[in-house]
Amino acid sequence: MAIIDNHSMRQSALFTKTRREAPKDEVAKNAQLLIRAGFIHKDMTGVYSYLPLGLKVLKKIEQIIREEMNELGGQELFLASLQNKELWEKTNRWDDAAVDIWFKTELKNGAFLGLGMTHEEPITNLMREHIRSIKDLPVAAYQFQTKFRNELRAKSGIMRGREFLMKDLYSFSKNEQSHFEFYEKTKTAYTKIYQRVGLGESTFLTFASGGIFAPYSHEFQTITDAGEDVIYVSREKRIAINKEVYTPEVMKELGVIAEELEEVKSVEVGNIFTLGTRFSEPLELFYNDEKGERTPVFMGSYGIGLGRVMGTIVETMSDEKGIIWPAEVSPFNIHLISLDPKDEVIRSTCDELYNAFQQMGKSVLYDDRDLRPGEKFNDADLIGIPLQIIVGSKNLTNGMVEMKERAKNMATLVPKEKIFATIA
RNA sequence: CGGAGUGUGGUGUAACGGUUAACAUUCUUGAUUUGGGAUCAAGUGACUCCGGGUUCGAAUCCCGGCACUCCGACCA
Repeated sequence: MAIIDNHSMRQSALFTKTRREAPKDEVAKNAQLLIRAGFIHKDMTGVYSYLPLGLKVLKKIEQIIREEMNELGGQELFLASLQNKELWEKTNRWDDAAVDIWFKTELKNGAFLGLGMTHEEPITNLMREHIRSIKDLPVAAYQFQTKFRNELRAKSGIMRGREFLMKDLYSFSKNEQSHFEFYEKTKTAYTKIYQRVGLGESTFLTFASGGIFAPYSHEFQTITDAGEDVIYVSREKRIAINKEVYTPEVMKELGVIAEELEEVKSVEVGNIFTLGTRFSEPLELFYNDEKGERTPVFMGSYGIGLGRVMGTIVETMSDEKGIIWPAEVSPFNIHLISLDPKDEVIRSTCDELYNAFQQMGKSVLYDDRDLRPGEKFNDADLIGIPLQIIVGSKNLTNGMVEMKERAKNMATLVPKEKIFATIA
C-alpha cells in the first residue's frame, strides 16, 4: 500500500480525456480543473472518484504525510469503516442529536452500524488490549482511511465531500506533559508536510478553540478565497487566529495586536487537537502508573484531509490555462511532448529521452499521440506537470530540445545531450 | 435543515404551446495539415431527469418526486 508509484507512461495509453469545458454544475475551481484535466470524476454531490492522474497526486500527498508521520514515530494501521454503535453510545456520540453527520446502516438482524466519520472510539477501544502499563506509553498510531460524513451541504468540489480520504493520527500519552511534548512535535511535522506539498507559503498555524483539556487546538489554514473559514493572520509572525476565538484576550496571550492582523478567508487543511481523557475514561483505556495506580491515558488526535489538500493546491496554484502542480505532488516529474510522432528522428529522440529520464529515476508522461501541437500544448498546460520537455523538428534540426517550466511562460532551448544534466 | 435557481446527445448551449428537437464541440471514417484545440467531407450519438395533469398538440404550462448548483444555518 505504501509503494510510491513512479511509473512512466505513454499518453496514448492514458484512458482519461481532457475536455475544453467544465460541467455546468461544477462551480468550484478545483473540481472544474481536475475534471477538465481528467484527474477526478464526480459521482454525485460530495462524492468524487479518483482517476489515474488524480490518484497519483493523492498517493504523492499520502506518501509525504506518511514519511512525516513515521518520522514522528507514528505507526501505520488500518481501522475498519464499519463501526460499533455500543462504542459510540459510551461516549455519547451515537445519537443524532449529538452528532448529526452519521451515515448509519442496518444489519440483516436489525442491529445498527455506523460508517466511520472519525476513529477515536474504535482506536481507543482497540488500544485497551495493548496499553496496560506505563511502559507501553507513549504510542502514536495513524491511518489513511475513507471517512463518511453526512454533510448537510457538501460543496467546494473535493474540498468538502461526504466521502473523503483522511490521515488521522492518535497519540496516547501517560500524562498531560508527555502529551504536549508530542503535540509540539506534530506542529513541526505538519509544517513540513505543507511545505513539501507546496502550500508552505500560504499556510499558517492557526489558534482555535481547544476544548476542555487545552487552551487551544491548532489548525493549519491555507489562505484562499475558496475557503470557508475566516482567520486573522500575521504573515510576519506566521501565525493566525481563527475568527471563532478572535478576542482581545487571545491576542494578548499570543502577543499580537489587531493592527498587525489581516482578515482573510482560508481553508483548514489540517488540525491537531488535545483530546485529554475525553475518550479514554468512558471507554476505559487505563494504564497502571509507577505506583500501580489505574490512570486514564491522555490522548490527542491529528487530522489531514488529503482531498482537501489536493483541492487547495489546485485552488492556489493554477492559471487560466490549467493546473500548476508543485514538484513533489505532480503526477509525473516530466511531461515529454513529441510534436510529430510520425517523424522518425523526433520519434527516436523522444523514445531515447523517455528511457533515459526513467533511468534517472524520473517519472515521465510521454505525449506520443498523433495530434496537432496546439492540442498537446493545451493538454499539457491543463494537466500541469511542472516541467515540459518539447521535441519538435524546428529545434531538433539544430540539436536542441525545449525545456519549459509550467509555472513560467518562458521556454529555454537546451542542447539535446545536455538535457539530462540540466534537469538532474 | 430554511431560502433561491437549474434539469435538452458524452460536454457546452438553442428551440413563440405547433414539421423529423437545432448549433458547437467530442467521437468514427477519409482528405489535407503539423510550434498553441487549423481546414474540408461524410457519419454515430436524445423517448428533452422521472411520474402525473392541462391541451387537438408539451422540451415549453401546472402538480408531485428526484438530481444538481448557489446563499444561509450546521461542521466531532
